[in-house]
Amino acid sequence: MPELPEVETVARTLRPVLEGAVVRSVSVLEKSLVRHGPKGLGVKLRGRKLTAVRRHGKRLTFDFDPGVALHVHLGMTGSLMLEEAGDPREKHTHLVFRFEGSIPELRFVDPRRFGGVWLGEPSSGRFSADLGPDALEVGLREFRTIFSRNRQAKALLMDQGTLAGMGNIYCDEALFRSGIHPLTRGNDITEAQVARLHRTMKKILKGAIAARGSTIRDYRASDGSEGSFQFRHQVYGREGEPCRRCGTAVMRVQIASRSTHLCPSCQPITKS
DNA sequence: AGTAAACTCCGGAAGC
DNA sequence: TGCTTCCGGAGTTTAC
Repeated sequence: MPELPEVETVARTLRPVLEGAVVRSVSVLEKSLVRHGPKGLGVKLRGRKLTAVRRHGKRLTFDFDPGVALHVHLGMTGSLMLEEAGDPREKHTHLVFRFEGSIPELRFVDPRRFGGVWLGEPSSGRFSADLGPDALEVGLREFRTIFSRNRQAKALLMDQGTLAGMGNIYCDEALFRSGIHPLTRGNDITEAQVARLHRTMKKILKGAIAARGSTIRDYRASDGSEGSFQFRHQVYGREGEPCRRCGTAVMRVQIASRSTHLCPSCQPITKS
């Protein structure tokens, strides 16, 4: 669920509250969420100052004062909530971070446990080795290289190692608004269309960030607020409803093993 | 009751 | 042969 706009909203919510905070203690209630093993998480972080909250693609990174970073991946149903120490704990609360002073607790809640955290090296360069360029940062030249491959457009946008941050929702929205069928091969898309997709993708992501993301079911920002971009979806979740551009019924099909929404007349398959 | 769901990793088959 | 792409299963809980 949380894709780039939702993770960015979480980062923006946490930043003013947590930057500068010093860790008092960490509780690991569900060990399987700590990917490198739970041993040492508290020891490693206790007494350290959180200096920055960063995001790359769907990944959040907390930098701590001397040379430690904690990466967080929210998976499908993960959330990071700011709550007072006395507040009742939500079910599926797996990690609790406490800070010095009157700063609220940070709680990692994740019913499906697809998310996780792991310790890493502090900020090294613009992006980490296992992720492609961030979808908001990627330049047109780099984007063209990505789309020079003989692979379905849907798969190219969704592969985090190729391009980081796009998930099912924004992928379908970006392809619709660019008039590209998700099955079209990267190397069958014209230069002009690739440029259009690059422009459209960023515009959608920025619009979604401004709307604080899309709340379909579970997603909430760290202060509990919902997003509103779901009201502006053109195809996602609109199977059978008329296309807002031409009136044709929106279709839902499986592409790259993912449920995919498209308008068959606005998004023709092209082949060169 | 069965199935699908917004994610990622991984192994192996298939394609070029 | 070797690289790229494709597919399905696992991990987990909830809701329709």
